[in-house]
Amino acid sequence: MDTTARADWKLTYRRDCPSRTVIEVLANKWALYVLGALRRYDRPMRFNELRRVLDGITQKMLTQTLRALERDGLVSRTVYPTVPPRVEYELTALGVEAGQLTAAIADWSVAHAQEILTARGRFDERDAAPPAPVR
Amino acid sequence: MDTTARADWKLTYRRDCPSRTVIEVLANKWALYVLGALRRYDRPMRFNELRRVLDGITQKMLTQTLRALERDGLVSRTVYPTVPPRVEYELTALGVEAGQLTAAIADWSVAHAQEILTARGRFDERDAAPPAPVR
DNA sequence: CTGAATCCCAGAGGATACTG
DNA sequence: CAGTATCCTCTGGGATTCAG
Repeated sequence: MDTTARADWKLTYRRDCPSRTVIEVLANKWALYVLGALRRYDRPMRFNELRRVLDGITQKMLTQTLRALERDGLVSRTVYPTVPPRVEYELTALGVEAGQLTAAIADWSVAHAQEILTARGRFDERDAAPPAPVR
Repeated sequence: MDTTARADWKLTYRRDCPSRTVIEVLANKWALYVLGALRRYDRPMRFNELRRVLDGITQKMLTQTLRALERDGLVSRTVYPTVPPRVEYELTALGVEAGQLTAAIADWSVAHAQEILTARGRFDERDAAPPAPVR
């Protein structure tokens, strides 16, 4: 690993740190889901297949997310000039690495969802229960 | 780890999977930064200290993010009834776990920022360079 | 010092229709 | 099938002000 990454970590939180622009691509639910799905299935996937898997994503967001990931070199896009057209998306080596990180978040969230939802419920209950009105 | 998390991973991508609400709290740049900072400094931190560290965050977003993390049981909030008021934020055990995942993303982004920014430049160049006009 | 409350708006993101 | 193009809504999030 790059040692400078660890030495200068305080810089990560500076507004002008270039890594912020990278983090902000990854810190996005759809990017996280797309990377996750591509990593889980571990094979090239077509546009509509991804769309079906990522329940609830709109075509616009899927296109947009795939473009952003392709732009950053995390996903490769291959067009087969057939008819009907066929386009396959696949993780690059870099994308596989990123996918492992985002998949870890997804896994962890699934594993702790119940626990967290319970905490959330407790918090909301306190919040929703104002101090007994003075009488 | 929870075995069901791995067995049912396809469910992660379903719209109604409860884990989605958890993922979506984590898949947020400010949450990622806050967890990262608390984990890096590894000690309770005060509101304005966090604000200074997280260059560019507004008071509103910091409050909002801390609330969300507190609600989900990832951060604890301790008020010392002194004057002036003093409030300390600290990661819970759960928050430390989540912080490791988000810090991994931050580290990775820093380590690969240059590489990714280069890819981004290449992509934008192609994009901005339409095919040479026929002559 | 640690917030809560308002105002405001650019832009994220959904729905729908059209195209090669 | 794999998009692009619009339109339109809603909210993330910044700036500012006030309060305990």
